[in-house]
Amino acid sequence: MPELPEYLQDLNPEQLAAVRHEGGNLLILAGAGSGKTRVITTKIAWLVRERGVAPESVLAVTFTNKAAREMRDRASAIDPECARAYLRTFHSFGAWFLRRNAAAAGLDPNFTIYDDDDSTTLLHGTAPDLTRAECGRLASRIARAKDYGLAPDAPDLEARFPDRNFRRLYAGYEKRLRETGNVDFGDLILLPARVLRDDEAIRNRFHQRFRVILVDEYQDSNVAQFELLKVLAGGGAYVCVVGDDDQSIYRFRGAEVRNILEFPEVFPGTEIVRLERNYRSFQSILDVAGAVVARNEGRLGKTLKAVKAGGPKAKLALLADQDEEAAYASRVAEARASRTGRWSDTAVLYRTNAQSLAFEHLFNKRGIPYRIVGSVRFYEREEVKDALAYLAVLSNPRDEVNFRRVVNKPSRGVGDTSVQAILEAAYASDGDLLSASRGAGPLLKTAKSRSGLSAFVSLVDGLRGLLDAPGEGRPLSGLVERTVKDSGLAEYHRDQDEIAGTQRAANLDELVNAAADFELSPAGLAEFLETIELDRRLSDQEESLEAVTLITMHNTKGLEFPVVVVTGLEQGLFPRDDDEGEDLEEQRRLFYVAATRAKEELHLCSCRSRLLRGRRADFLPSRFIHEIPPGLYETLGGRLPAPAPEGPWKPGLPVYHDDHGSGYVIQVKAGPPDSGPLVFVKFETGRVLQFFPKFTRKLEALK
DNA sequence: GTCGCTTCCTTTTTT
DNA sequence: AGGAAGCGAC
Repeated sequence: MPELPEYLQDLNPEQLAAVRHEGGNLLILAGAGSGKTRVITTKIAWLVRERGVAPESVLAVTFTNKAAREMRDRASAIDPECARAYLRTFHSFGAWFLRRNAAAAGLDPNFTIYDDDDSTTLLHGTAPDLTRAECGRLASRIARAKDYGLAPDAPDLEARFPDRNFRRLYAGYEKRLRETGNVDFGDLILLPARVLRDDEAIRNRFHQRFRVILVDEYQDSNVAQFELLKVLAGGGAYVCVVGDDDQSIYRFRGAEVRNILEFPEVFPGTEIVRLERNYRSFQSILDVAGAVVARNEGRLGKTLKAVKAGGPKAKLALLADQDEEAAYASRVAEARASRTGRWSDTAVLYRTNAQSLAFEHLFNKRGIPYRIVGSVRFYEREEVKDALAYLAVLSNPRDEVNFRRVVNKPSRGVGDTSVQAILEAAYASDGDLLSASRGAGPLLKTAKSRSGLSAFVSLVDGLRGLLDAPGEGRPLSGLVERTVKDSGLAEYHRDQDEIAGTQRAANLDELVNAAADFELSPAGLAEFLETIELDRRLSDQEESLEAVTLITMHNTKGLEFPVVVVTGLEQGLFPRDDDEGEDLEEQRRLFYVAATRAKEELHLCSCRSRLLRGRRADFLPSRFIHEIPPGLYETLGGRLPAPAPEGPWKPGLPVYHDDHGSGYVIQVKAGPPDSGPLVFVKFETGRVLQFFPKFTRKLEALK
């Protein structure tokens, strides 16, 4: 038997089989920490080196930019040729496709990408009688519809979105969005799939271009992405997907585990390889994670076995409130850092971004360096979005959302009435808001609005001139700087900073710096805006920072840390009280993901009370804690309170309340002494209220 | 049209 | 707690 090339020698038999598989299609079921990234990157290298596959014909799709970068780095470390393979997120692949085929998709080639907030604004423009909050909820349902591949004219739209008006509002939004020439996130998947289906020439070109398609984190792909994959692979490409049904945590965003289950049917000749050896965690950690996820009914089921047997038991810390929780986390991080000298060994995980606050406060106080992943993003700050909005209008003058945002910011006396008149004029012609603004003088009622608008027009024209001036190799930062200055944003925020003690002007400077790597040209500008929209990190340095990581559980996908502190394990927070069925199972998977990030130490924290939206609320430990066999962890800080007290009041019990109507009990807690149990009821109205049955006659148990 | 005050309502989770 | 909508005064 010939000796294996060096880069294949350390693979276990299953990994090797996955790497060397060819012919039909391949589904890799890869448990947490089983080396799936290694398998994918090695497979790319193997195809290029051993099978003569051109790297350009390999497309590898991931879900996050971080994962895409890591994959590129690791593949090119094996073979530099691999750097020419096409590694991207689904969304950036879609954007790349649409820039090159803008006309076929009915878009402006310099389109910008609307985020959720922009979509809400656009929708608000088409449905002014709804509140902004309602538009926000509606916008997220439209986004969901797109995740499912449902256009406004889809026959089965009502099946999933029964709301009477939904189709009409969705159609109105879509029409307006097409008029702007821009796209939202969902379009980055939907439109490429549509173009490929409808245009034979483009389809053939892409079928010839990509002969191998790899998809990472396949369990979190949605229906639209599955459709895109199918049409991309339709020319006989080799398809290999990697996923873990136990780590599917984006169902709320339209992810479909069925994509895994049905893969072998849709892609005939599929072989399945299972990777069940875990190289990351001690067995003691896998036992805890596995105990919770094992309660789920809808799973393929697999047994993950740790290469590192044994290991210290997980610690369960029962704490008074979020301040004690932060103190506990800081002790864990300090103990670790004093042993290894590395703050970066420790990560603190939480369910919602708002929970980071207590940790930030205390870490600041104790001088513990930390970095927050996600949360309040730089590019979502108001001043930064304003500056970007000017640039977006330069890039695409039909961009209604960003035009609205900046035409009167800082205020120039151009109010709602004037904006409405300009929009109507624009939509009556070609939709170009800048040319509509130039001719809008007679439409405006006051002298102030006329002079304000003309100031805006000459501002934008000046910037446009800079953008269109010929000249190679100048950096885009010059344009961004001029934009920030000439618009008056810089001055406005400098003044505000003095009053409020903020540092918004500095953020604007930062934005100017970020543009230094891009070229001053319309294409360079579009690229800059796209990079920001799809990859919202400020810089690379934050990843290598020597600091404790504060991060949501969702954001930890694909990461690992020697020490992991999972916080907020309280019933009502994680899982939420209204989680049941599939929602509850998704939360168990989220717990599984969180716990399996830990290599050496796993800490679980549960607070008895916590500040929530400005109010103090009492909690019992999460049901997930009760789902772990007590022998698998060590309890610190007191006794585990018993689960909800027994009695006539039990979760699930139907009830009737004189004032609130019918509902059912979702939770029962021990109340203060002599007050009897505290009962949480969810009513048909959707409200959740709590009662002491001992003190009220209005609440009645049915049946 | 703008500014500032009051009230109400909220949020999981993210490309 | 903090932000957004709604309202009244300039």
